[in-house]
Amino acid sequence: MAASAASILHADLDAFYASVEQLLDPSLRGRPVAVGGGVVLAASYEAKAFGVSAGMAGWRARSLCPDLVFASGHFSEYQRLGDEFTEVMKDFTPDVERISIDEAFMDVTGSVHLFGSPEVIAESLRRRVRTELGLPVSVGVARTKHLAKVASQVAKPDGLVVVEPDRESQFLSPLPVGLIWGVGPATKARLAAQGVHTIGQLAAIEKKSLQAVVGKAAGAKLSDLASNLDPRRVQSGRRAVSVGAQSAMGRRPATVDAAAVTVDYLADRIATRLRKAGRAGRTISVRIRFLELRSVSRALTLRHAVATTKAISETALELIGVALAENPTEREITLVGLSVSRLVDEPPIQLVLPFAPSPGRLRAATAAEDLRRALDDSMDDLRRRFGRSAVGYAAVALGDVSRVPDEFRALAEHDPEG
DNA sequence: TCTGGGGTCCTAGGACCC
DNA sequence: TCTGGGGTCCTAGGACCC
Repeated sequence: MAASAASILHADLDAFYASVEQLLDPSLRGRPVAVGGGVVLAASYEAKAFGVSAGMAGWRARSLCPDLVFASGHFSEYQRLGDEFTEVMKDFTPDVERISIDEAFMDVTGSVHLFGSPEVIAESLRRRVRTELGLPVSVGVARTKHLAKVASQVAKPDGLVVVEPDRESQFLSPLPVGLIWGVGPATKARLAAQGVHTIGQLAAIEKKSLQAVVGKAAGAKLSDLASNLDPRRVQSGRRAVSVGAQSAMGRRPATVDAAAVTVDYLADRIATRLRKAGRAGRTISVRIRFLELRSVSRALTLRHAVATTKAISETALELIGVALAENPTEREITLVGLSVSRLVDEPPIQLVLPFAPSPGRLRAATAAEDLRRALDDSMDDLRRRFGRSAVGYAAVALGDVSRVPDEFRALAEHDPEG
């Protein structure tokens, strides 16, 4: 059940990475700025005015905006300011749900007697983020998460929009369907084919006929959102469902050997994060991208959850072998991705149980995993004390297989309590 | 000269069990 | 004597989000 008053806030830092660059280097203020190089990771509003947007190839952005300044990413500053942003919100309520580094929901139902109305809280939040962090932030205030999110998008840049409960339909009706969370290019095209362009038009359609167009679950969700039925609550401390990593590799021959160094690197990153979070996973998935963006995936669910680098990399390499054998006409690969899911919590200390009542092979396997775990734990410890590059598996330490800095990768991690 | 990296959720079909 | 239905788990692929 959603609260009956408009007490959910969605706060979204404006053009976050680009704004940080403008904060750090005053000469960039007022100028079109892009963060990234080969790909635009973020564009300042001055750059957006030229049509530059996140995800765009760098050469294309430059051609749209010849005066575009490319700023090298200050990744650790993004992390720090993103964390501080969350801390400011937590000064108003513990009920904060972080969506990404620059975006979060908060439910201030229990805070109004301390800090004033939701609108007043939103104004205080914006003021504090501006003065203490030096960053512009847009905030939407509404009765549901969906409405608050749409409101913050409408408020951009650097604005505040409050949707009162009696104005919800009026507010949503003229807006394009693309503003709805979950409507991307594919859904938008299907809706457009039905002559549906605004949320008002969407709300007028029967749920059943909508489901026929976009599928059962998506249709039901879309229908509810368009009609202001959104039962989702703000959830602080959500746990990750999967942990993964991927790496674009240029063009490599489609062989297990060519992928092995990258797989070791990715497995090391994933396993380290799992152990740090005290978690382990049963399902190992791999994704391979071939030329022309065709990609395939393979997955295997193990009997026991694992969190060691070796267990993940070995399984991943076997799966890659299968995937390559089943796609013999593909001669080159351009990306390898790994992911571990079906996560479980792990006790902080793993006990080796020599008399565990398991059949021979299984016992041998778990004993081997225990040994690997002991090795990984001591490696984690060395890295904590002497730095990440101090020690590692040979292949991982040798090859500089990643073209993206680890600090950047970390920005996108969704582990709220990681 | 083709777009990086880390995530969530849904669907369809098969295996297997009752 | 070959056919019903439901549930769970798993895999592969796709859409979407930041």
